[in-house]
Amino acid sequence: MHIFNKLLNAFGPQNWWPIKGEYRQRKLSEADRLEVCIGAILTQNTSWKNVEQALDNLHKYDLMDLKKLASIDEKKLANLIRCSGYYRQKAKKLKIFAQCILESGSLKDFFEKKNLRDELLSVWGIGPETADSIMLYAAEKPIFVIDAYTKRIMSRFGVCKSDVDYHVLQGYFHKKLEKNHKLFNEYHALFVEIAKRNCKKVPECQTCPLKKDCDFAT
DNA sequence: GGCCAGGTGTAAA
DNA sequence: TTTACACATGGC
Repeated sequence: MHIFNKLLNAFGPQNWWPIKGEYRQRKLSEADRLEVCIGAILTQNTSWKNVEQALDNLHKYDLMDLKKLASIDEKKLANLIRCSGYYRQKAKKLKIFAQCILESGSLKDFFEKKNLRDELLSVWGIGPETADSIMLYAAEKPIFVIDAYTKRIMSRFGVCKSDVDYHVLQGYFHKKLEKNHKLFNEYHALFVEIAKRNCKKVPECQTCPLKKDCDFAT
């Protein structure tokens, strides 16, 4: 059995971004997509728990809106997202992002651009992981997101070193997997889940084809 | 009190 | 091209 199915059987669907638990039930709205983009920036090197409160604040002050984000005072914005850490930098990033999207018209227009990934990477504050998170979870393009968890897990499986180059590991997934954004979404979430647990507790892991190369059970 | 969390930009070697 | 460092709060 493919390791993806093993993980899926063991942990069940994770229902990650955009809206927990609702992902399969409806098409994403523009507001959903914007929230994903904002979350992707706020969660840079920060636990999701810290980000949730910041997102709540943005909702509370009706700031889940490109024009409002683009025009709000940067210090006010920083204060509202303080709990997500690096708050001065992230306030600046959110404003630059919003202004940049507005130059294209709407999020929808921006997502239709030819070289979307390069466009995203050219925005100050958006690096490979944030760009790919936006591509996969907001624009629903089949791009595999590599993060600290993914690197850790794959290095424990013996596929790569823990400091593997982002695009090298991404290339590995793109080569091995069918290019399907729902699969990439779920797969990445499952990896994070397994990284947070002790692999020994998962019966399926005992027959995992990668087990002999995996020191995760020790 | 120390370490880490769904990274990125900048500067210097 | 690689490495070091700043950015910053909250949870355990």
